[in-house]
Amino acid sequence: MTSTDRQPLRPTRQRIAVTEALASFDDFRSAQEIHDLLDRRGAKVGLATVYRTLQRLSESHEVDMLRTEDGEAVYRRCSDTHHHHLVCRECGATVEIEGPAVERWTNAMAAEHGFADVSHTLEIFGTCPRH
Amino acid sequence: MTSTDRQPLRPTRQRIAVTEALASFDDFRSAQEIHDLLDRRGAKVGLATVYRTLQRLSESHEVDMLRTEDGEAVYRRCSDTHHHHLVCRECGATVEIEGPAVERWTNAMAAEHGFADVSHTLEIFGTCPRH
DNA sequence: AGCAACATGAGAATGATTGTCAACTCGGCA
DNA sequence: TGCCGAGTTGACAATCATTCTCATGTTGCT
Ligand SMILES: [Zn+2]
Ligand SMILES: [Zn+2]
Ligand SMILES: [Zn+2]
Ligand SMILES: [Zn+2]
Repeated sequence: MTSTDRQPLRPTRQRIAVTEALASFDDFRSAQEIHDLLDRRGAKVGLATVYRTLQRLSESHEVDMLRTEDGEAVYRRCSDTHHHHLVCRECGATVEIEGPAVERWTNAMAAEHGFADVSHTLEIFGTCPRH
Repeated sequence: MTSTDRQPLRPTRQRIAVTEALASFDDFRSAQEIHDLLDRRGAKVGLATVYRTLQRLSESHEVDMLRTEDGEAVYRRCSDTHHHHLVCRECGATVEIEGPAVERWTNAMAAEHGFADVSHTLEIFGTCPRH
């Protein structure tokens, strides 16, 4: 039980706009790209608010966040089950993938070395068929 | 076959110093921390050079690089075979792990979706037996 | 309505990383 | 040994994603 739990987010105009924006695309995008998207749509949301909202949403696992190979955080709406991603390095096209065997393997490895409270990150990068 | 191959690094004083520094610790450290370490040892190496050297070494897989939760790149010397890490979230203790099955799985997943030029990241975090 | 906690935004600040470029070093080779 | 072109370095500026500040606007609730 971590003590990092927070109050539920208030459904402000800005947060609704960010959530809607997230629903409108399928690839991983940076906070700035999402902010630009909102701008184009006419939704006036401050950049800092976009950052804050995405952060909170990813903390509560309502969106996926991962880091591109050059360290930039990118976000994408996600399903509610544990999964990983196959991401196109060129266009960001993403495929969610699951692998029970991998989950078992990571747990076994951790157990073998006596590690507890285990978590893991696994992302696959490549260039999709269109590139 | 990527075209990113480069000439072998010249064994300059600075590069030797960075390599020696890397040999002196076992956990993942940032470029700046390694630069500080060199400073304390009296090795005068510019920060930009430390960055450049670590970058080239990680490109050629002579050191491991991974990103901390907040996106900072950290480095560590490593064995020459492809592997992943089991990292203690409390003390940074690191265990290198290998898993042919996982390698096969990631390749299969990528192939199944027509992705080429594939790479992947996989790190396991937990608390080691001492914590 | 009225209050307190929460949320926002504009802009400044931070901080890791990269770019610039003139000076320096290395490895051949005559 | 001396010279040359390619590779390297370092001081510093520049980038650029992300965070901070804090005055002002909102929300949930009574
Ligand atoms: Zn693509
Ligand atoms: Zn998993
Ligand atoms: Zn530990
Ligand atoms: Zn692997």
